[in-house]
Amino acid sequence: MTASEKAYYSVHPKFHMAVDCIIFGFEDGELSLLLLKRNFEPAKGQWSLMGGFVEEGESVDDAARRIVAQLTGLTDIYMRQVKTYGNVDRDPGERVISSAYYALVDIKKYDHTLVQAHNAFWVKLPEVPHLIFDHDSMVADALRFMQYQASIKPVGMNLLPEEFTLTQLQTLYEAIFRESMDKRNFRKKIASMDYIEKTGKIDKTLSRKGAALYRFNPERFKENGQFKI
Amino acid sequence: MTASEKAYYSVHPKFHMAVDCIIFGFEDGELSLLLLKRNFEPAKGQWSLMGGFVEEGESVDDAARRIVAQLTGLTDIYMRQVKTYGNVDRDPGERVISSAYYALVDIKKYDHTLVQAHNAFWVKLPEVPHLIFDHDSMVADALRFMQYQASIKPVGMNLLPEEFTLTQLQTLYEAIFRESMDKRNFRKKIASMDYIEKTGKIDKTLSRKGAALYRFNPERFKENGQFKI
DNA sequence: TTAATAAGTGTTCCAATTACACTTTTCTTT
DNA sequence: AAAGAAAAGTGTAATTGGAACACTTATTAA
Repeated sequence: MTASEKAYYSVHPKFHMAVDCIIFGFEDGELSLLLLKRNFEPAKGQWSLMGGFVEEGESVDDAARRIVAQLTGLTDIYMRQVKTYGNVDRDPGERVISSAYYALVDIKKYDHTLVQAHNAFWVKLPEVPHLIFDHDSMVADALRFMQYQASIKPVGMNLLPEEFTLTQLQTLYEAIFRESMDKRNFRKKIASMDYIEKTGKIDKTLSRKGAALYRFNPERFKENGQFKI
Repeated sequence: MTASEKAYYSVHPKFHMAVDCIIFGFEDGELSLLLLKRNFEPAKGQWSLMGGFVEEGESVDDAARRIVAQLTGLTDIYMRQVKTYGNVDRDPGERVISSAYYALVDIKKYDHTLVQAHNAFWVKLPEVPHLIFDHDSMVADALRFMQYQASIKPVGMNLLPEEFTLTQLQTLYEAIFRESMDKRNFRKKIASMDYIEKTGKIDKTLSRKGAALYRFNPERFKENGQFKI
């Protein structure tokens, strides 16, 4: 790099860069968020999203993955960037620019020890308390974006176990869109998606009759898949 | 701020923060982008988006507005954040994190002197050359996002003069979605939007018969407006 | 054996979208 | 003054996709 090139960058300020993660789970027919009841400064005692700073040599996407893994122990999680929040005073401590990411996790699979260590809790969406800084906006934006994504791409299944019943799948989408759906119409739609396939197994934990278990087949979807719900 | 709070921030690195702007215009039935043929380092001689660094005391949104104003002289422009690009090596000179914003401008109204001074040119979308760094991805993402926004909100009019004919409006949407539309169906749809109102004036520049001029009424839209195209 | 519980299954109706072609107005040219 | 050119403007029928709707089946527990 030449001297003039170096000057091109160095005359400009640098900023702390953070990520904040909106971690969605699904349980008892409701979406939940994994939130911290902060037992550390700043804003000790208040509720917040799980967040952290981007480190040297780490991409912002990688930072988001690291932050989710730190709290849940989970890697290979479905995550999407929501938006970057760059208001000067958004963090009252010092200037920090933050990118929000949402994550969809199977609520049965997280590392309980890590979550406890961070003093984190799953909170059902309707009961989410006021969060610090601009985290309320982040949650609102993430929810909206996730709903849109879930309506055009088969990403909702990331909130379910590998194998799921159609009843589970329907209650999931009812929770995502906060509206009840017609069972027959819903099943008709799913039946038209050949990438949601029967495993042949039957789940008898929820009904005497037993319900067929399905699984999402990503290869089949990549080939010719359409999704709209 | 206490010492421990200060430490909370200061152990973490800081980064250059930039914005890059995808500036859309509309002319001759085609979308265009305002691009720089760089006559300065780095990447002198190559094509790029208009960009710049976020400065101290300036929000990221404000930086984006400033950058667009610097090039076009235009303020109060419709702009939306697209996405933040945070790969470590995205700028080969030094690490820079960049938020992309798209802007919709009336291509008749920009400041020609400023544009010339920056060696910038309007390039029709199908003829956009390869751009530096990850700017090609930024353009692709911005176009997709803009198309989505334009399909659910009446933002396309930002690319037209205050007053426009229905033929202009239709060719605009045909350019945005890269598909031809049926004239009668299109006009039927627009007629159902009472916030797109006749001005009473007639434009005779494009036809012997003359075409009615319309205008977007934002107040009417706010009240009860629905938009879907 | 029967009572309880969730799983599973088709058809009709309605609304929204799509397809489709000619007339009108005005100016220019001859 | 008549004819031709060019874009503006206008309505209906057909199709499609989405919405509404209720009973039967399988199984286990009482």
